[in-house]
Amino acid sequence: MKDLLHQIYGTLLEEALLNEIEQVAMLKEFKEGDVIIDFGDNIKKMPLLLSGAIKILREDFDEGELLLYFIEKGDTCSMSMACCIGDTKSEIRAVAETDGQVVMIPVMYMELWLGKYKSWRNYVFASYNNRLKEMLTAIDNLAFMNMDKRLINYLLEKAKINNTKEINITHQEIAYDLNTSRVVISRLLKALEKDGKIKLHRAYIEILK
Amino acid sequence: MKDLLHQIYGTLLEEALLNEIEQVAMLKEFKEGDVIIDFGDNIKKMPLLLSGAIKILREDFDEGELLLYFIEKGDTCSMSMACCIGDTKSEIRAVAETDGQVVMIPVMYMELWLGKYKSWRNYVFASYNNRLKEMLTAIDNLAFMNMDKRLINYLLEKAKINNTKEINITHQEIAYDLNTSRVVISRLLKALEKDGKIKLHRAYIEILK
DNA sequence: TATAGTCTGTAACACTTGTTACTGTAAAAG
DNA sequence: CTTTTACAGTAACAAGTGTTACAGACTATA
Repeated sequence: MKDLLHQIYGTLLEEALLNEIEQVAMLKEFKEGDVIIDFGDNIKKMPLLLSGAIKILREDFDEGELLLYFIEKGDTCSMSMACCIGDTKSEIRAVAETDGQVVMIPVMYMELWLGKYKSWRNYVFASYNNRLKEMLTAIDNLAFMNMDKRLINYLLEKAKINNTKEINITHQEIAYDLNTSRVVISRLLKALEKDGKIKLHRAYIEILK
Repeated sequence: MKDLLHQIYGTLLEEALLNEIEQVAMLKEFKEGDVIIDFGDNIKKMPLLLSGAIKILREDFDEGELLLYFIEKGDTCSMSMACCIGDTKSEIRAVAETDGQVVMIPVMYMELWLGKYKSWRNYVFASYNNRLKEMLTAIDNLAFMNMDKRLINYLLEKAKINNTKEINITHQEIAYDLNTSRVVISRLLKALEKDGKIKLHRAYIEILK
C-alpha cells in the first residue's frame, strides 16, 4: 500500500499526511462489478482510489438508473464525503468498472486533517470541484443532447476509462446506464455502424477511426 | 450590513469571523433581473447572500439555457467557490430572482479562513453539499421525469421562493428556464388548468389548492 | 381612440424516444 | 448433440416533445 500511495498521491499530499494515512487507513481490493457503495448506505469512511475505475450511478425512486460519471485513480468520491460530513445516507451507487484498490479513511481523520494540512484541504476542494464539473457535464448531456449524441459520448468515455477501442458490453447494459431501453440503443448503434463510426459484435463494440 | 450579517450568519459562523467579514467584505445590492455572475466571468470574490433569492442557470454552447437551482439567504454559490479556487471561468449564470443583498469576500480571505476557522470550514462544506444535492435533484428531474412533472416542480419551487401562490411569469420565460419551447409550456399549462391544479391569467399563474 | 407590441391558444405536422412483439443467431448448459 | 438462455435485429405502433403558423385578446403608448 505504501508504495502505491506515495506513487499516486505523492505530488498531491504532503509527506507527514501520507504517513498518517498509512497508519489509519484500510486497504480494500475490489473486483469488476462489485458494489462498493449502495444507495442508502451509511458512509463512515472516505475512499481514496489507488487503482482501477469506479462508476457512479444515480437511481430513480422506483426503478430507473443513470450513470453520472467515472472515477479514476487519484480521485475520491465527493458524494461520500458529502454524506460523511452531513451524516446522511448515500445518494448514489458506486460500482467497480474494473478491478482495483481503495484506501478507506475514517471520517474523523478526514475532518481533523482539514484543519491540519493545507494539501489535504486543497485536495478535497479540488476533488469537490471535479465532481461538480462532472455533474454539470451530466446535466449538459441530459438537457441539451439527444440520445444518439449521449450514446457516442458514453462509448468514448467507456473506451477512455478502459483504455481500449473494444468495449465489452451488451446493448442492455448500455441501456441501463443511459436510462433508456435496449431497443432504442440497438437502433442507434445500428445507425452509428452504418455511419462507419463503430462495428458491432456480440457483446462487444469496436470503435473505428 | 453588520446587523443583517449577524442576524443571518450568527448561528453559523463564530463571532471573530463575522468581525473579519465585516472588515473585508463589500456589500452589494441587486435588483430583480440583474445578472450577478455571467457565463465565462472570472470570479475573484465569493458571494454570501444576505437577502433575496438568486437563480443559477446553465447555458448550452450554442443557445439553450436551463435552470439548475435557486439560492436563498444564508447560502453561497459553491460554483463561484469552485471557480475561485480553481481559478477558472464561471460555468454558470446567476440572475437575481428578487431584489436582495450580498456581501462579496475576496477569495484570498476565503482560503485563509479555511485553515483558521472551523465554523467557516463547516459552512463551506455544508454549502458544497447542498449544491451537490441540488444538482442531483436537477439530474433526477431531467433523467426521470417528463416535462409535465418538471413543470409542476418548477411552479412549486417558484412559488416557494417567492412565497406566494401567484407567480408573475410568462410562458416564454418558463420555457427558457426549462429549456423547451413556449408552445410546449402553454400546452402543458392548459392541461394543468383543466386538471384544476392551476388557474391561468395573462403573465401570471395562480396555484390552486 | 388608434396602433403596435406582447402574450396566449390552438392546429397540424415532424421527429425522437418508448413499447411490444417476434425472429434469428450465438453461447452456455445439460 | 440437444436444449436452453442470452443477445441482437427489426417492424409497427404509441407517446412525448419540438416546430411552424396563425389568430385572438390584452396592454402600453402615442
